[in-house]
Amino acid sequence: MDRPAGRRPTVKDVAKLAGVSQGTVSNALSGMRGVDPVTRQRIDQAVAQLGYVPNLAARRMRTGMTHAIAVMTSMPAAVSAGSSRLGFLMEIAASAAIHALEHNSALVLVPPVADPATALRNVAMDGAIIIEPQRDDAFLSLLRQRGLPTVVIGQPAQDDLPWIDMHYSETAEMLLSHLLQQGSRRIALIIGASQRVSQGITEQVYHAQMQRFGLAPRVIRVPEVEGEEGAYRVTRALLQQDPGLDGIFAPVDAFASGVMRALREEGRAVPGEVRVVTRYDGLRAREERPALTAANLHLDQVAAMATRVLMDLIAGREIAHCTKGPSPSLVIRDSSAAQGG
Amino acid sequence: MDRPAGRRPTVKDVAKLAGVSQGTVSNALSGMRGVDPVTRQRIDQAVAQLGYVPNLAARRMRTGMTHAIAVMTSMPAAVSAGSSRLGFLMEIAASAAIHALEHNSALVLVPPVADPATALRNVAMDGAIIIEPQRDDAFLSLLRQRGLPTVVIGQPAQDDLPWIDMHYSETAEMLLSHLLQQGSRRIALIIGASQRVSQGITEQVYHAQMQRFGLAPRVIRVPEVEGEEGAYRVTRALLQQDPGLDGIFAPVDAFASGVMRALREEGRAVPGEVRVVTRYDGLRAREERPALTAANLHLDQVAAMATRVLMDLIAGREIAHCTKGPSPSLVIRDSSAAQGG
DNA sequence: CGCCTTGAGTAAAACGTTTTAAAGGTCGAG
DNA sequence: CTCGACCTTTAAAACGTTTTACTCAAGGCG
Repeated sequence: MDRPAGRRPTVKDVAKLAGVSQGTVSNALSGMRGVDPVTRQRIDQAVAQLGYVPNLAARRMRTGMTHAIAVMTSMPAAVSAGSSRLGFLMEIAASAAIHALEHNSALVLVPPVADPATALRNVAMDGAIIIEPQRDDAFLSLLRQRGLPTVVIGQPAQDDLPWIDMHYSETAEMLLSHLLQQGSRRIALIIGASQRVSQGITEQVYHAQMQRFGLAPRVIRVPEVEGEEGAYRVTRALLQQDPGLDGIFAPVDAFASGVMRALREEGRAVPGEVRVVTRYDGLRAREERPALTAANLHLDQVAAMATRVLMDLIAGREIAHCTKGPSPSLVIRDSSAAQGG
Repeated sequence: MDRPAGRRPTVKDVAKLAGVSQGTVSNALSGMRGVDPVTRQRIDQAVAQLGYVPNLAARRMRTGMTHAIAVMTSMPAAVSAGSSRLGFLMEIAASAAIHALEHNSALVLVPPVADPATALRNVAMDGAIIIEPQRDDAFLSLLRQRGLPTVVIGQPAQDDLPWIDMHYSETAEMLLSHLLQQGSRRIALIIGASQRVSQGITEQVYHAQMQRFGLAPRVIRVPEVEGEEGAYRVTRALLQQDPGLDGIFAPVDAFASGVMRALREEGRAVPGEVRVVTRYDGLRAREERPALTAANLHLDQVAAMATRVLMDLIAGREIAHCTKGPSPSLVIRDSSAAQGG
């Protein structure tokens, strides 16, 4: 592994040492064209001797393939980020990283930032996984503009992009049914104000359920950027306005944290007086006291599916327009137990 | 934004439309050399009209800069990965992604995999952040071999690499002092069997503390690959062998989970009979019942520092060989309260 | 006026691969 | 023996940037 002083060895060096042309070296290393076994061996030896490592940038430029995919979300930092509470994105990223690697691709992490345009400016990728985009999502329109293969986790608003179905309505039904079954009758829905498909569907399911049981619906919208604090404020107001409230469905986990704080400060027992459920079973749900009942969304499996579909898309293989993700499962915790406790 | 049918517009197209040479376009866009304001405007207009986006691969090949950094760890999956429990790596990755972006770089996530060599084969980067490498770390030697700038989070075993001090001994002292203060006198240390600096230091601190208080040390090593299960097994054996045990320090959180399960199955009350503390305050620590006392390691700040140092290193700026990270803070939870409950 | 400096621009080289077009050789069928 | 088919190999082109070396014009200064 003696390299020629300073410069990294290139294909040309290998070719010279092995006594063949550059093209043959290329074919021996990564090409599919046949190379005589004895020639190949000579090349392998030269590679080993020089410690040759292909220059990825050059290879990528020539082939047009980046061998990287990105994961991104436009969910504002107030609900998705903040040191240790950005579980959703990271759970998906972790799983996607592992599966991308199996397809010889790297995973680059695009954090939720104020300016998506400059964020994507320096990121090279063959395709992207975008998590729960909103209507007119900035990331999404950039991806579309660049013509990059994209897979949506959740459900696309209007686009015809391939997507992984996360079973929004099934999830909402499951959580609401649980509240009802535990005895809640005056149930409020505290939901984000942005135009996300998940929210529209959740709201729809909520109204249907309320109607079916002859209950009065109570929907409160909180701008996502206000995060926990916003939910805290509206919940305090809500409790004073409607003291008989006995159930809260706060799908956004950051909102659920705010809800719990409001309940504590208003002196309401959970689950004794008010039962609370949220959607994503992450750090926030588990750390609350009492811990929150939530849905296990099986994000690792969802991410694995998304990665596979994206790889198929990039490779030009046939793909299903919609892939059914795993069904969510209910994780019952203390925040919704029938009797206090 | 009318592109010339199929092909993505290049610098050449922009140059032709603006009536200048390629070099001038390059200078106008990213170069530092002066360009006449009126020419620049013509170029900007051409860029907008064509919807020109620079080909990153070509730029990277020419400049040799990848504008990407990687985060990796060789911690085996049994303790670091597994759907939602790979907090440590992901907390660092999330923070690093945000800070990397501020330096116009992407963050690529290299998950812990069986074969580091092929993992790194397809990842292009300007430098890497490596988390708590062990002696003869496979990732580390690959990075070294490629001559890539590297920053260590934790403490390097023998290398002269720049590193972020995570205050191993301070952390161990803090947690052990807490156990002692809460009344524990027969304290066991359950630690990984691998050659990690953190483990060596923790063990050292443990022995010193035990000696200072005239207590008998009890160190049990568990191979990291055995994860929770391994810790479970040794703890059950330990409890039968030494029924008077009243404290367990299990720095690896996966081990702590196993410890807790063993205590439950042996019918020991926590914290009544046995107090338990772990190091990393992640999902596992908070999800346990009772929740585990742990240390807040301020990983977001650690990652921010590591990213900054790495960027300095890549840019060839002067860097400190060792950067002090934030001091850990004790997070007291039910697993170590003086009286039960 | 002559000379040097500066600023703006250009044509061409360079980066390190993969791919293309062509060439040489071997082999089997006719 | 000839022709075509096939396999291996090669020289050169191509990918899209940035950088280099150079030209040209304008302006300052002796």
